[in-house]
Amino acid sequence: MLQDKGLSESEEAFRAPGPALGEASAANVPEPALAAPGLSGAALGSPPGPGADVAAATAEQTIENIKVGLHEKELWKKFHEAGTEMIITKAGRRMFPSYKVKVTGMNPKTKYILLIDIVPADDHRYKFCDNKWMVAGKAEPAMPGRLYVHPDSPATGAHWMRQLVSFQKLKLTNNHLDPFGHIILNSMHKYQPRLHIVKADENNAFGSKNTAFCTHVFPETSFISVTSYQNHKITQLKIENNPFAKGFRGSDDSDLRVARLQSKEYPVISKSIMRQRLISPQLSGTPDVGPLLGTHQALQHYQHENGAHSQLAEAQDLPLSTFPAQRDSSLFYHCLKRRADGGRHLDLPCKRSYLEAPSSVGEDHYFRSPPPYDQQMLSPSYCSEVTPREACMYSGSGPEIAGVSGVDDLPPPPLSCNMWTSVSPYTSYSVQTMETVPYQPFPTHFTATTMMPRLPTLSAQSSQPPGNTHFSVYNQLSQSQVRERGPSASFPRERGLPPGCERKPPSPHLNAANEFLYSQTFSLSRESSLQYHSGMGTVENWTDG
DNA sequence: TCTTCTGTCACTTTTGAATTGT
DNA sequence: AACAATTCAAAAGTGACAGAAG
Repeated sequence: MLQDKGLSESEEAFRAPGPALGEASAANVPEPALAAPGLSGAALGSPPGPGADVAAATAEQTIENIKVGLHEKELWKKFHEAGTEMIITKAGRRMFPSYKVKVTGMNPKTKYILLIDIVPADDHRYKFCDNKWMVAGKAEPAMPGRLYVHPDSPATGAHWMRQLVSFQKLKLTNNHLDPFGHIILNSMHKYQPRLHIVKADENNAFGSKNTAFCTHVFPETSFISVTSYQNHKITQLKIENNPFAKGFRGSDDSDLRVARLQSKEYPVISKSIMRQRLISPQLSGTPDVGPLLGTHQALQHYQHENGAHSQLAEAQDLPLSTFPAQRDSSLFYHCLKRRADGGRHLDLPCKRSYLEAPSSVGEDHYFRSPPPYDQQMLSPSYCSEVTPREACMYSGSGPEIAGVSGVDDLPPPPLSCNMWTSVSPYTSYSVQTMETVPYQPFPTHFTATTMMPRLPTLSAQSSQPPGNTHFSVYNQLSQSQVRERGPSASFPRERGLPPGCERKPPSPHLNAANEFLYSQTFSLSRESSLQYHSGMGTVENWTDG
């Protein structure tokens, strides 16, 4: 399963210069918390059935013990303090700093899937004026949610813990029709990457009654997506730290470039900017409080050792949720628990509705043309290995491609790209919006699953020190609850790929993870009682649901 | 007019095949 | 013959820039 090359991406990160590793060790990650007492590989590997509950309970303990530390935290902080920007291009652009984590506390023998999604941090659109990021209006409708699954997935806990886990090949795009599976973002919007760890043991994967997973959020990894850099400080940080930008370091020529750039650092303040400031006085670096704060009553928390807080959700009663920014320095684990009917309905206005979104002829054609690999993606029939070093974006169908979809006996598709429909594992803002205002370029069902929630506003990028902590959610999903949602509702069919971009079918693990996350979203989208959960990371804010 | 986006450029690093040496 | 080390070209990634688009 894990070929030598399959480890390469992680190894690359692991071979990173010394200081980076030092920073990683300085992250808020306790020493490895090995398997919980009583945990055994046999229990984790027990097949579903009568023992599923026991296995689930064990998994719950296990997932709780997983700690994740952000690699190059200091570098991330530098960027965060300046207001991280990430270039997005039509072809897709990597993130820098790249997302690398050190994971501990896994059961060495249990298999896990590590994946990342990127969700809106708030519902604002931004503009860079007067050397500051300012709110420029309401956010565009969220782009189709996609997941980036680590190429090594699924792999054992021992593998993940052996070295840094690098997501450096993750790419961001602003191409709504991106066929490569890159994560689609809107320019000039603020986003928050999230790491999900899903237990995917061979014998206790998503087919089991309960599936354990956890989510980790590092506030300092939030960023504003741009098509060209706005803040000269960010440009310089990128040039200084990104080896690929070495060509822009130091020389006379680059000095000239810098001089040119610096004129951009202090732009003339236009009337519109002044008007904007008057309209939005909170914009100038003041942390805007997310509109969803205060729903923490729905959350449960448990005191965790060393001041951290761990939250365990009850199986079958836990939606994935998004997290607020946190400025505390302590480590928190959040676990969100859905209230029976205490959710909030938030109908956030958008700059334009999906129906108003223009749909070009090209887009129309694109989606109506039968993709050559479309159906192939629907037959995740075998346990394929994820090709090492390949992009690991998954797009396309959901339940259809899941290993539990009942199409397992189909022959493996001759695909090579690991595209997989991404799923927003979190509830959406507004059910009404999702169900009645389809985003035209995508099938309605796709839209319904990809309307992404927005995180409560993260700490202000330029004026607030980055949080020293990250958020985690531990979850225990009821698979039966997932299944009854009906699998057909939602994934978009895979779209066409340019010639030469072959794809490999995602493994059942990955498909299952996708379905699993998707189903969470879907289940929530049908229940207006819960739209969004959030909470500030203080003990006082958390009460039993 | 202004802001944002796109394609292209010159530059770099990365990658992997081919070649050479042991 | 097998393996390791080296070389080199192609591929991929980078920010800058000019012009287009809205």
